[in-house]
Amino acid sequence: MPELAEAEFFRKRWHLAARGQKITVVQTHDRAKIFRGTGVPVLRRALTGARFVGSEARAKQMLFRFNGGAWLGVHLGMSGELRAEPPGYTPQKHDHLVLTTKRHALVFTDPRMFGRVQFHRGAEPPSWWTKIAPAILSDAFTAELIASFLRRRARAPIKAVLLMQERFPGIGNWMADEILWRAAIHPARLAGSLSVAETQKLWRECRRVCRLALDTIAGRGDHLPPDLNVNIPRTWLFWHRWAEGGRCPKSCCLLVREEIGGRTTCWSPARQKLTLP
DNA sequence: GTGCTTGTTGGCCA
DNA sequence: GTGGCCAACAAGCA
Repeated sequence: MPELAEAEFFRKRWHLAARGQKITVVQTHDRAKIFRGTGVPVLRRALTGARFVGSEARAKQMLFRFNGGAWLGVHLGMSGELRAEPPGYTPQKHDHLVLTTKRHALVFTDPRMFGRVQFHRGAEPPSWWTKIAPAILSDAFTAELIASFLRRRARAPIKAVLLMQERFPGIGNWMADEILWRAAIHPARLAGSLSVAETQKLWRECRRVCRLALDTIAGRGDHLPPDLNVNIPRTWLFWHRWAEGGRCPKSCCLLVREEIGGRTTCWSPARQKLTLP
């Protein structure tokens, strides 16, 4: 599930529950693959008694900051979720990390275990965090940057290129399809074949979809929607892409699903043409 | 049983 | 060295 906006949703969920609170108990599934490359005993010792002082989401990742220079990084992989449960919560089978405060149990759960928890100690955030590519909504994400990236990846389908985190941090399968649908670009088009106007449109829709997804999924300011997706308008491709017999919300034609760039891809044949007329 | 799944990585090959 | 493709990872669901 988790792409850019979902990561922000889950970050906020922990943040609103735990800011300023002290962690009293740390529970872990020590042998979970989730902790690969991370010393679980070190993490437990450092977080027990630490105060939650801040957090940030970038791309599909989150960074939680605790006093005393302790940093907890979370990537939700394919099936990860963060929840805030009552303090007496009993960890379930797929709950790999539970941080308990006086008011809540912060739960990281992930059945498929493609997610990842990392720990860092130091005055500055860790390099695996700072090396994440410039955000799509930042000033550094320019149309020229995208144009030159598309030239470098000229022989790859544009759908596959949009999934490259080194340039499109936070874009996942559904957001990539949503962007291409709005930009009216067929997902199988080779990146190098896009016109200047199409590249510009792609860049603009990248930013627009990120902004809209963040606002509707994660909410603005301190507001957090009751659940993911509840505010997503029916006019987005999102709701129709998996449905059997799903129709394009703009053209009403039947949507097509096919594997492109190694991922199931959905598009509207009426809007997104492989060859120009 | 089969065939999917909103992600990432490493190995292979041109 | 660079870029593109694909299997593998693991569990649940229809």
